[in-house]
Amino acid sequence: MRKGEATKQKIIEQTSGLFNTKGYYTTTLSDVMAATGLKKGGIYNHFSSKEELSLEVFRYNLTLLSQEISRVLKGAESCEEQLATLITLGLQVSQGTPVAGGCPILNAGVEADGNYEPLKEEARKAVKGLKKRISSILANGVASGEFKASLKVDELTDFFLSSLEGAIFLTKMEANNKSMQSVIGTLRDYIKSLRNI
Amino acid sequence: MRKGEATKQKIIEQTSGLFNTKGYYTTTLSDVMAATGLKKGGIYNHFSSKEELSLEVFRYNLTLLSQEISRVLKGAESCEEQLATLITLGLQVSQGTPVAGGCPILNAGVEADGNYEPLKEEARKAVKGLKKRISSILANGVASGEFKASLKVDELTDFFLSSLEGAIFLTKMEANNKSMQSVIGTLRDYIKSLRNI
DNA sequence: TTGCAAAAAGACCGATCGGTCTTAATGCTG
DNA sequence: CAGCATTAAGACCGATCGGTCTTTTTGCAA
Repeated sequence: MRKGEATKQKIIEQTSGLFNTKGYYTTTLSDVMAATGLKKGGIYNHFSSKEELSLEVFRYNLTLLSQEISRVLKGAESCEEQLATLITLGLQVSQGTPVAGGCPILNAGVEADGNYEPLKEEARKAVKGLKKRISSILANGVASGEFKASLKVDELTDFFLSSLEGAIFLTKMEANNKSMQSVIGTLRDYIKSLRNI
Repeated sequence: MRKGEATKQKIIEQTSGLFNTKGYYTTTLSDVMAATGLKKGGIYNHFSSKEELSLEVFRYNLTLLSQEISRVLKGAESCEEQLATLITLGLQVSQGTPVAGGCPILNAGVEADGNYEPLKEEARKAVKGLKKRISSILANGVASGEFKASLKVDELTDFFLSSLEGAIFLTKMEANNKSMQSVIGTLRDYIKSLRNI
């Protein structure tokens, strides 16, 4: 049983970037076989279906993202710094860190829409989680007096996340980081304007 | 030849929402047959491959979007109004107007990435086109003195488009328009701050 | 109305899909 | 090191994929 669990984890890790790049629905078992070096028997010994595998890979990619968020947030002190840190993370994500292919939530969410309800539901929950992290930073900033009391937390959370996900998408479309840099700059300035006097 | 052209156009129109909802790569010929009521012979008589059909459908959906943009922009006088109009269009798009499934550029761009290079190239060009429309509004506003001269046109264009596409994505993930409404409100306020005194 | 060309039908094709199952190899344990 | 359980291999399966081609139907024009 020991080796089995290790192999299962290895399959997930070795196909993490593959699913996020080529698509959770579109990636085939042949792709998985090529990426892992295993044959069907070795894969189906650990997963009951391709759908199960793709969902587990998505969850894995999500934890990679979540851990990265936690990691970078630790280095930030003020709420403004925390938000600036998240913005910078957007650039990292669009460049393939922590997972190749960009934001897994964006990729899975768009791809699953109208195609693959269980995955879309996972993406939905992930959006909720991201929003919670952002809104709690904003709420903390308001509570501590760092941000204006008039700041509308929920509204700003949506705006913040939209800008970042949109920038990640535009960066995916272009060969350079220009759009991302624009959003980073504009969003940083905007956040400054939220300071309490 | 007369009837042939009409049928071809009909196929494109009848599968417009299908491709944009289920995916340009993922939609199968069986889906197309079901949506049009035609059999394979009737479809391949007008298109040489599924790839060609999906590309033509994407271009069609793009012209629907482009025409809608032109239509709503006509009703706006000032540059600020034009931008506000575009923002509102984002809500329409996420609600399935002019094409079911949301923004075709977002859908095709994400789906085609790592999967379907010709379609990604089309999406790339579409992003370029959208940016041009937005930046020309901003540039006009600066030239006429309506907007601050210090306004950075290209940077703001990226920011504007990112926010909108991101909001369309978030709206796709949620059952309601809350995120879109947040972005509409925040972006409108932000645009007001661009006024020349 | 007849005849020809365009259009649509649908049988057919090989390839590949996800998935199963038997067999062989491997690894752990007594 | 013997034996059993886990793990991986790979042949095999039906379904479906995109695409082709022959046949039938349809529509237009002389």
